Amino acid sequence: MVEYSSPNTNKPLHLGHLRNNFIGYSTAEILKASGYEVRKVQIINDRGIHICKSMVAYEKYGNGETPESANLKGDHLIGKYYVRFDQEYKKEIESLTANGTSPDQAKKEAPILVEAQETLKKWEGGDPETVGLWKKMNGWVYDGFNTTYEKMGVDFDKFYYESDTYLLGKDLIEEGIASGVFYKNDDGSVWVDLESDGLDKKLLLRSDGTAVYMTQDLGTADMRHQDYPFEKSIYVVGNEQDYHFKVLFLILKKLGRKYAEGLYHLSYGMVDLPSGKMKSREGTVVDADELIDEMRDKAESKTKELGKIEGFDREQAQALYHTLGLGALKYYLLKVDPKKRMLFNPEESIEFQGNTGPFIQYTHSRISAIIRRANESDIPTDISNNSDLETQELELIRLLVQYPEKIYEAAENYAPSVIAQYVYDLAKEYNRFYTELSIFGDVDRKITSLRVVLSIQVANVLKKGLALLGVKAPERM
RNA sequence: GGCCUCGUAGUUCAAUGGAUAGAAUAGGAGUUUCCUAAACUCUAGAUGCAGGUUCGAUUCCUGCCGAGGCUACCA
Repeated sequence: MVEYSSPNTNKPLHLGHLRNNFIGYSTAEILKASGYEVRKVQIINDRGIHICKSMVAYEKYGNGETPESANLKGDHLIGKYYVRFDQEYKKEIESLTANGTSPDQAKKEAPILVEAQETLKKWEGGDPETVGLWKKMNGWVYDGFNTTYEKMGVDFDKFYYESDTYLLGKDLIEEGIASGVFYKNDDGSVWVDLESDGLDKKLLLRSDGTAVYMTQDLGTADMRHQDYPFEKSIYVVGNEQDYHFKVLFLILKKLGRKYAEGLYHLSYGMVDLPSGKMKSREGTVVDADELIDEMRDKAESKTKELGKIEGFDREQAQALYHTLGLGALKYYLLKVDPKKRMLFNPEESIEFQGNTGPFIQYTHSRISAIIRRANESDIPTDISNNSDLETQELELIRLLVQYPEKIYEAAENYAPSVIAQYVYDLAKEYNRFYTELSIFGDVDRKITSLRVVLSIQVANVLKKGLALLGVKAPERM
């Protein structure tokens, strides 16, 4: 099981989510290719104080606006109100502190925050009006997300929602207390002491009896294992949660869950901007939809400039621009080791030349032209009698046979970057071969056959390798 | 403060203890009567600092310097 994406429903997806989604999707594909039966799931964070913040801001300032009336994708509309909340909140804190309230107190007492907390209580109490608004707003967000997922080319077998799972895990608390793994404080709160494992004490149940994030994740893990009795379960979640997952897995082991051995946190680094970290509340994010559209446009202008797609109708051309723009973006985010933090410079990051998605796609297109020509001229594919191979041919064969072990390596390490590096090396080597040796030119027919067969094999592996990254390989570009 | 990551050409990335530390990009010089020049060739350029382990260290260990993260009865 691979869990990835798992967004909050209070703002649109951004560059960080793109990295998450691409890593998750690709890892799932790589595991499939290495023989696993894979389920892709996500757990949507659709409840909590942050959601209530958007709801409050919408009620106060929304004037009944809808995605249609605002001509905005639903997720962007909600994101607007989330930002608005933060602006108002800051204003209130300022005026409170100006009137002599201490900053700490002001942060707690700002009326708009209090209102959000009340909204959360109403939601938890099942207040029909609050729940109705929540459903309506989340529905808009899901519509927006679905559009983005489709654009990104990712999919899921099952969606989990925190509004369904946030009460889970309490049974596990009882179980843990009974077996002595957890203990209860005088105030009624429940803790686990992991100090003997080099970690801290961790709260699992508040003194008022309500669950926390960890409790919920414990319960969700059990539930998912019942839904799909997995051998391995991969959580694709950012590295700021390293500690959380360390604790989660350890607790599950202590509770004697056998499946805990197969749990893995695929921890990936943040995507930084030259200006530093992205902060959605402050609006300093690279929006996923905008970025994809920008890349598409860039692919369009580049393609038109080169003028190589004569005969394409409008639909084919549009599909190609999307394939190329998205290919550039995916490859860019996947070629880096997932564990590492990476820098995204909007001005110059994503190119179509050099070690890029389009370079590999271009190589595939080049080979496709060769294959078309070979089919027309009826080149035999019998290559049994070749003996003296050129170094460029040997080098290609050497790379081709590595493909299976690269899949294995990528699967072992949950590292799509292994595949990305490999297809790049193969494409680069093929381009050398292509430039330095003639396929149809002044050569023996047997040699032509050999080189055509080699080309076909390279095209196959490039196409399959790119597919593992979620990147399409066009036949012309 | 404690814990966890990470420091490699100007820049963005490679390199599971092994040979001369690879690419791309930016810079310089070239390649198109010939299969797609989104390509190819040549050139110059890097392991934060100080120790240690080892026949051998970008990789393992220690210290320092620098960057980021975690350290909520938030999720």
